[in-house]
Amino acid sequence: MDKKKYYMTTAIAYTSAKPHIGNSYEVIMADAIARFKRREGYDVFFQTGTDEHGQKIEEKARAAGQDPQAYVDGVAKVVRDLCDLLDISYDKFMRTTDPYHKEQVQKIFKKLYDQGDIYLGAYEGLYCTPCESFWTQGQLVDGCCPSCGGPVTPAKEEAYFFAMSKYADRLIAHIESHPEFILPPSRKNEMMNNFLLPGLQDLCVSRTSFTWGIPVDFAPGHVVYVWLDALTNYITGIEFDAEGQHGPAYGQWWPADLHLIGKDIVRFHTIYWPIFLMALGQELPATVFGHPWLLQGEGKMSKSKGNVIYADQMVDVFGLDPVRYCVLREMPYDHDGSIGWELAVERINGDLANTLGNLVSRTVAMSNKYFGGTVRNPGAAGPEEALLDRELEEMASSMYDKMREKMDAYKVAEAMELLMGLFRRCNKYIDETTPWILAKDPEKQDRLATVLYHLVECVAIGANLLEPFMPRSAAKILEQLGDAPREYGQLGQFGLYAQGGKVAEQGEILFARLEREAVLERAEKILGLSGAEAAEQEQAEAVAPLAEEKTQAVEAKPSIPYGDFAKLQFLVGEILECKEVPKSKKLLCSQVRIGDKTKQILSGIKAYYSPEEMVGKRVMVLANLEPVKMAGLWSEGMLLCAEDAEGNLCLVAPEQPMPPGSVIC
RNA sequence: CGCGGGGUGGAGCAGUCUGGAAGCUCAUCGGGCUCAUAACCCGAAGGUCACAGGUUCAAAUCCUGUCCCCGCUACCA
Repeated sequence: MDKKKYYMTTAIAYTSAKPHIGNSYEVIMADAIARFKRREGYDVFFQTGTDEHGQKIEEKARAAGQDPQAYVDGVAKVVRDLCDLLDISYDKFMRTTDPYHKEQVQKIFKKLYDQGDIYLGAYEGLYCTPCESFWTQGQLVDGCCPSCGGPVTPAKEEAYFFAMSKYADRLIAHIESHPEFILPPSRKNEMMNNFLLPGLQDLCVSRTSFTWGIPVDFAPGHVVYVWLDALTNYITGIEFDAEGQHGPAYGQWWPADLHLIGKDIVRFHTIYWPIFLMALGQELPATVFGHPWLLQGEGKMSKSKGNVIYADQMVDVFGLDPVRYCVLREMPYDHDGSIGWELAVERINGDLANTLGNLVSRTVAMSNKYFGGTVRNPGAAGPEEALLDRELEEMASSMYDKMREKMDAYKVAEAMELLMGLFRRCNKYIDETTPWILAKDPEKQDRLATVLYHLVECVAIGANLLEPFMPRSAAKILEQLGDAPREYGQLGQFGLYAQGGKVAEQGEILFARLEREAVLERAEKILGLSGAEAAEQEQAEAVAPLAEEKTQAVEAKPSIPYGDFAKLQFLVGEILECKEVPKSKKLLCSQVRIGDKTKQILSGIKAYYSPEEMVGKRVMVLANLEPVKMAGLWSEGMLLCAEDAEGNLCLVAPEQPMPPGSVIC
């Protein structure tokens, strides 16, 4: 019989930094799904990997004094090692610096260009040479540069664009006729209302501002936009060929059954990616699931200074399976969950040690104590006892179906909760049947054996279902029970545990109870350590903190020559007017007088300053920053702010009110 | 009026589509048990289901309005 195939991917991790626990959540969830599917009998191909191009990486590499390739090699190894540490059962680890991938991306780009989906266009506008800025007609003041009042001339800079609008109708139709295409459903509305229905803009798919990317082979100086590069890993990883000469894997696996991604990149996966595929004449993936974020718990963890937790740190403290459990368990279906040391202790003590670990322990111990480890089922039960037995049997044998329903909907946390319910029920069953009382009555030995058989069998079924979430613990439980893994198709049958089977003589403690204080202390030490590492790298001298203020870890940047500094023009500016930007939550729009000129500057400080209190302030301005457009308005500089670890902002101002235009040097 | 989600006992959540006695896990208190990892089982206390109106025999659930939180978007230069 042919197995049904299941091709699933995670997003590939961006190699600009080590992934934290929130990033690791994605691969753990994917792994649980992959393992569940495999146990169900699917032929699963699970791909993950790293996204290794882009400006940010180029900069990071330079900052680290490394060649970009060497840099991404290093980070990719870290990412992969972390996956391995977490027991992620990926079938392929894909890297976008892979030669085959690069070659195919170039071919794809060329093909799309040849067939007219990608065209050479330009950022077009009116250029003011002294200000080095583009302006649109509407921004001009009396036909002149709104910044300096000088003349402007038409100019353009070439770039490649993808004609998105061509495919928009087809995509809208697909989304509407395939409700499972974007999950959870709330994400679908977001995409439709924000991007598709208002009309899709053409996407700029090449860059000339940096070089660390896949070159557009027919256009020197251009590199392929990172998303076009990154998204195609889902097909190049399985031997897609732009010219149609696919390897066998492509026919076997494509289209993908699931792209598991974070909710922040739903747009790229549900709009650009399907349109790229349409343009390539390929089928679309069945489902894109935008999972919520795992955040770090706040408030209670006042002791910890660091605000980032890495999966490997948690594994150090708790062990692998407990971490997998906590991460999966804390994450609801469509809104963010949180994780923290204290919460993890609660979960591990309550669910893993008390409910599950202790259940296994008492089950094995009783089997040994009363029957020398031998398990048999005489089927002895009075009328009321039989009812009790049947109820338990039904719960265990229907568990797989119930969990499958949840897993098929990607409700992993709920599936695990169902399973914990079975273990809780078993503990209750022990109290209801009181084996220790039966044991004292020689005539009740058959009944006692029957009760223990029910326990062993239920735990065995549960352990099989636990495997996708906690593979190692599940294996240990089965080992203690003396049972072998079963096909999921068999889990509906109660009573497959062999008559006369033997449990292990001594049950190993599966999950030790944790002391809250000890864990917090340990956590503090770990976070302190990583803070110390950061401090070592730090070259800048520490500013003496005021009493009661927290010391912040500072990530040092490499030193720069004076010439670089001299390029920056810092001046004192006076804020003449300030308004809120209506379309924005964070922005204030200020008119800033700098010497004899006035610049319009947008700043993300609405939460900290009212427009009224801004007026009249003399502040530090970075005056020669390239103008950019935000929320429909141009910003021609930057008001410098100090930002603390919590992200609170405060304007930087000269200590005495110096005249606007004064040079800051 | 940019889009979307949320506000339910101390904490975290389900229930809302398909109105009909407010549920789960944890924490607290009381009891039981002793096979087990001071664990397990039972019971209790604790909520005017954000607020205000409306529909209905009946509203956490449907309608209208208000307040607050969060996410996305907007190149937070």
